[in-house]
Amino acid sequence: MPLDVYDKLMMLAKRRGFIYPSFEIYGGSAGFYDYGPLGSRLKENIENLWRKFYILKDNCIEISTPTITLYEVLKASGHVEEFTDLTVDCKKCKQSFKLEEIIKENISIEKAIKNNEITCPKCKSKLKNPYPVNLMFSTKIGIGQGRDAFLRPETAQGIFIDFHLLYRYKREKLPFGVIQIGKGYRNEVSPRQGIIRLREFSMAEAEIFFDPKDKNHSNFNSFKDKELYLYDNEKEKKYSLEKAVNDKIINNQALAYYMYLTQEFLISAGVDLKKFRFRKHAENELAHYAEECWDAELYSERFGWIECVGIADRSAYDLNSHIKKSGTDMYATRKYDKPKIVEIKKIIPKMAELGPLFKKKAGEIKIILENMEVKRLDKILVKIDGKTIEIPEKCYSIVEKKEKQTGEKFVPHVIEPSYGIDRILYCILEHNYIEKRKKDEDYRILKLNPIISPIKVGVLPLINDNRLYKIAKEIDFLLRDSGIETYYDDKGTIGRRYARMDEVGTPFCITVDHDSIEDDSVTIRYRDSAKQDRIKINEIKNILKEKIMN
RNA sequence: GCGGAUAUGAUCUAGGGGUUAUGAUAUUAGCUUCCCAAGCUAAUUGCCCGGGUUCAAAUCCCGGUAUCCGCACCA
Repeated sequence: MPLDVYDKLMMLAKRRGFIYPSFEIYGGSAGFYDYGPLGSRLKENIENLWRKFYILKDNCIEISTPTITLYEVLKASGHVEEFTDLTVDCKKCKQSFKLEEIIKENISIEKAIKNNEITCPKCKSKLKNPYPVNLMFSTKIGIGQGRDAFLRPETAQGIFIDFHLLYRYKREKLPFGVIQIGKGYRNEVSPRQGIIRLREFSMAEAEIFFDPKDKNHSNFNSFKDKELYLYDNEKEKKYSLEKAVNDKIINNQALAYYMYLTQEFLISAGVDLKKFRFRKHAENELAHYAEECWDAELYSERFGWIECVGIADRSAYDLNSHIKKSGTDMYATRKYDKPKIVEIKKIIPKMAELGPLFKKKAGEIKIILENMEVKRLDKILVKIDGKTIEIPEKCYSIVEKKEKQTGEKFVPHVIEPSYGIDRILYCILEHNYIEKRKKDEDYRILKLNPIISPIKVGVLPLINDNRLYKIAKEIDFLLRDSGIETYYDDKGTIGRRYARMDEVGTPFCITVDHDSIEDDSVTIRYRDSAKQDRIKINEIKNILKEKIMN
């Protein structure tokens, strides 16, 4: 079988220090890869380019929170329920089921397994060997009776649970965006696609907090005529931001704007526009927290369209959950022009009654009651852990009073662009991998955008001559000293050295020859065209800086 | 997780129950070389892991791991 691009690329990546399989000397483990010297630089360059888009262009703030996350956080966010389920396969119907959905009521999962009482809801045959689909890695904080925790499946929760602090930091004004770049962990059932599906992976996430009544974006008008590459599950089509929002293809300005920002980022990072598109999630595809979601997909020859960025409208889901579970005030305020005097009815919980009746859940119920709008005076219903409970009348009293209100409280909505850095990195490599024949030999070039190339310039003395070495080494030091990554190489023929640089995506080479001794000039050679120019040594730095920034 | 296939230096590969495991590429050192993987000389690196059969296993058998292809799962 001939090698495909993936094979060739992964071979190159391993040989030249981009990507290595992790733990290889002990047999390796699926879903883990090391970034080698060049891979680490490339990844960091991609992340820093991303920061430019979010911190500089969009004025977001960045935070950094632990990867080990307390059980309670992920319980509140819904991840505990959503990520751990016993699953069982029916060989006849070739379908999988979540165990808790198909066993009879009143029978515990343990009992059902023990007594072999699991039946397929379709064909009624007995099912065996349930296995847990637990996508979170669990751990404990502290020894002995430690607290339960998980390695985070996304960086987003770290941002949500700091919302009240960040809202104050931003002087209580919406909208604002918070970003975090870091590792996330998912114990994938079967990671078999190299760096595309990792168990430990890097993500860059932004959470933009909005007033739900105003999901417009201040940058929208500047870009409203720009075009987005959309795909409606049938065909690809270009829409301007404005038209997409007006035609309700995209729900709001903010979502459309962040899609545009994503598109721009990916293009500057070196993604091939022909292998790029946005696809809207169908209703049944949406994650448990999402209201609307667009994926930026990148095309790979082996894997087809890969979801590399998800831009989701998470509405108020997460903040609501954390308000409810933690009792923290995570509301934002919409100020009135003039303060209002209003008569309000408020529920005052009677804890003396609530406590004995509901025990552990009483605290949570108290918070819900206090924040409840009292409309009619019939029943007070509270939804907790998915069940609706009626609160008896003796547990609360209702008071009417006048209050001066300066504004109204609301839970902000969140738009979340979430980027899989490793997937993007792979696609960039694949999109920029060029293979040619040169003198009957395979010739490989990585046409990486200079801004993300791990090495910006190769510094090469043309031939074996100490005078040339000396000049080349001075240039090499000068460039590194001014922040340009270089690679000095004086071994072998010049052609071989150019080839080596081309293969790892170095966009420029500076070659020092005998004329350099006489007139302080060198050759600059361009990777993509193999063309050369003659430039002065004292111009190198500025010329390179300019070319790298473009 | 289930079924099938595969596993030899960094890469591609030949071979194969018994002395020193093949070739190419790459890499390193030297010679040569004034602009695109040239040439010459030398050097470096290997039978996936564990167990069994055998006087002897890289080779045969079993198990594990990884990779690939289906199925399932997942984003």
